Order: sequence, then C-alpha cells, then structure tokens
Amino acid sequence: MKVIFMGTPDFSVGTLEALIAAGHEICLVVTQPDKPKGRGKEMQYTPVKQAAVAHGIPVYQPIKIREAACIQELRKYDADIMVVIAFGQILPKEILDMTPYGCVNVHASLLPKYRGAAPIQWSIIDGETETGVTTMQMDVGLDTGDMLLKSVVPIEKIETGESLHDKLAAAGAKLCVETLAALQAGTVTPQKQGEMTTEYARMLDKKLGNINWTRSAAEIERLVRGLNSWPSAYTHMDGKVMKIWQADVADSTSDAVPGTVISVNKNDFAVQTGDGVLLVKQLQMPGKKRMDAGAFLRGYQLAEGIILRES
RNA sequence: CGCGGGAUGGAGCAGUCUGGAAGCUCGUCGGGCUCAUAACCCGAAGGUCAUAGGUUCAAAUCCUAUUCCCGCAA
Repeated sequence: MKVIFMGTPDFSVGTLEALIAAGHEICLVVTQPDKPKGRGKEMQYTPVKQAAVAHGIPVYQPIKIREAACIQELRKYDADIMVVIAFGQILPKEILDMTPYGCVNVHASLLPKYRGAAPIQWSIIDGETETGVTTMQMDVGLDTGDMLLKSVVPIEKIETGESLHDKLAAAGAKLCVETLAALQAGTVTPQKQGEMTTEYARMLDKKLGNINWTRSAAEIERLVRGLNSWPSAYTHMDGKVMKIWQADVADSTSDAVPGTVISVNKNDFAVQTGDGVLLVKQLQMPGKKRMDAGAFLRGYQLAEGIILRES
C-alpha cells in the first residue's frame, strides 16, 4: 500500500523498516522537528528521520501537524493509509479521515490497559507479568481507537525498560505488517475497547526516578528496572546523586530507618526500605560510568549506617 | 561555543592546590594455615600516571593544544 509513516523515536524505526521490507511504498515520513540534543547541544535528526534519509524517503517535519497548511501538504500524497507510531503529536480528525484506510496506530501495551505515553515502563513498575502491542484504528481520543490485532509479550523477572522497549518495538513492527495485510484482505474486524475506566500511563520524567525509601523493596526494585535505561532511578548520598541501575530484593530485614545502608558486602550493599531490604548491585555516580557495586565499594569504602535520601 | 566532573598496573580510587622515590582497597599468580573456604598469613608479577608539545636541575603534579568517557540541563 501507499503509506504515510509518522513516528519519531527509536521505537518507531523498526516498524518503518519492516513496512519497507514488506514491500509497502512509503511515500512520506512525518517526524518531529530536529532539536538540539546532547552535550554539545547539536541539532540531531530524530531516529525516524535518520532511517528515512537512509532509505531515500521524503521527510516532513511540521511543528504543528494540525495546522491547515500541514494538512494540505499531507493530502498531496494521496496515500492509502497512515501508520502512526510514537509520533508525538495529536492528529486532528481531518487527518484521521484523510485516507481510505484511515490511521493505524501501534501502541506498546495490551489495550485498553496502559493507554498513554509510557506504557512500557509503567507495566514493569506496576509488576505486570505480561504486556504486548496492539494495533488500532485511530480515533480522536488518546489511544481509544478500535483494536485490530494484538501480540502478547511476557515480562521477565529481569526485564528492564530498555529490554522490554526493544522486544515490543520488534513485536510492534511485525504486528503492524500483519495488520496492514489483514486490512487489505479485509480479514480483520475492529473491536471496541469499551469504556472501562483505565489509567493512562503518564509520561515519564526525571523526578519519577527519585527513590522513596519508605516504599517496599519490591516496588523500588521494579522502579529501578522500569526506569533503566531512561530516565533511571536514583537517590542521594552525601549530597551527590547516585543512580541505581540494578538491585535485588533481599530476605533479611532490620529496624533501621528507611534509606539506611545496613550492611556492606563484597559485591553489593543492603539498604533498608519501608518494607524489606534492597541489595544494590549496580550504580553510577556523577561523572562516572555505570559500575558494579563491588567495584564502587573498592574505591569509595562506603560506611554502614549512612543514610540515602530523596535529596 | 549551554554548565560541570573525569582519564594513574586487570577493577575501583588516593596523590595534583603547596613539583622532588608509584600509594590504597581488591583482583591475578605462587606458597602457607585449615576438614574446608569467597576467611586468614607470607611472597611475587603487573603502570610510557590518556596523547602531543612547553617550563624546570627535576613533572602524575605547573602551562598550551588534542582525543576519549561521564553527570546536569535541554
């Protein structure tokens, strides 16, 4: 089919490539405007733009897609369908209705659960045992469109936000190709999501990673995994930010106040939480690389009894 | 030119301000002790102190340039 593809981050790239590989004609790629990024504040292409350029596909980067001029621009391509995946802007009804097959969205959860911006990480933080990807026929609501196909992905015990992101991106790419084929063949029946009250997976921000030690060790461990590798969970030691990249829940406990380092071992150290003890396995200090707790302890000689705080 | 930290045996760090013998906690290898050990004791190997210049009697340390890594902010 003749496809207009809309997407921005890494998550979208696999699907774009899969559509190309499946033989669809991508007549236009729409992505967010380039922004200064990184340490030098250099302008950088979005991951989707990089891929599009590599494939020689025209790129369109509107600041506001809902403006009339932008809508006119899209009309010129006379596409059969639009595929939208993590684009980052809300599409107006005019665009949703523009093509014969409408707009298909790939969402990284089993709808209607985890609608919204950060379904991947929240499914880990909440302790779900499985998640997946869903394709839907977009409507004006946020992730409320009728569902087309689903693919289930289990969440492993050691799953991180990043590892799950990669799995779902791959699953989404595959499912999107299948969805287009099914739409074209007319073998798929859109299914209502229902009006169940569902919580939106709100956008991640840095503050979310600030560990509240009065939570349970199990919750903190899930937070650490879910926010790895972005934006990361962290706490403060001696006024410095300590990012925690990997941790385990220990069986032991103590009556120390939450946040207290209750024991320092050879390859990790134990922190009292509101419920249970967390073993810190891998961490990072400002200006330093990620390192195993064992390596950290050799250089820093952490003292038992020190208290980790939220600020 | 957004702000800032860093580069020292295999790992993590100290030493740099106030130039003058390469240090600490580990790891590795050998030996010892032990029923045994990730524990303990003894010993050993291993570093052009990121790179290139400069100052000096003398540079990890001071000056200049370069490369690479990272935190914040966006």
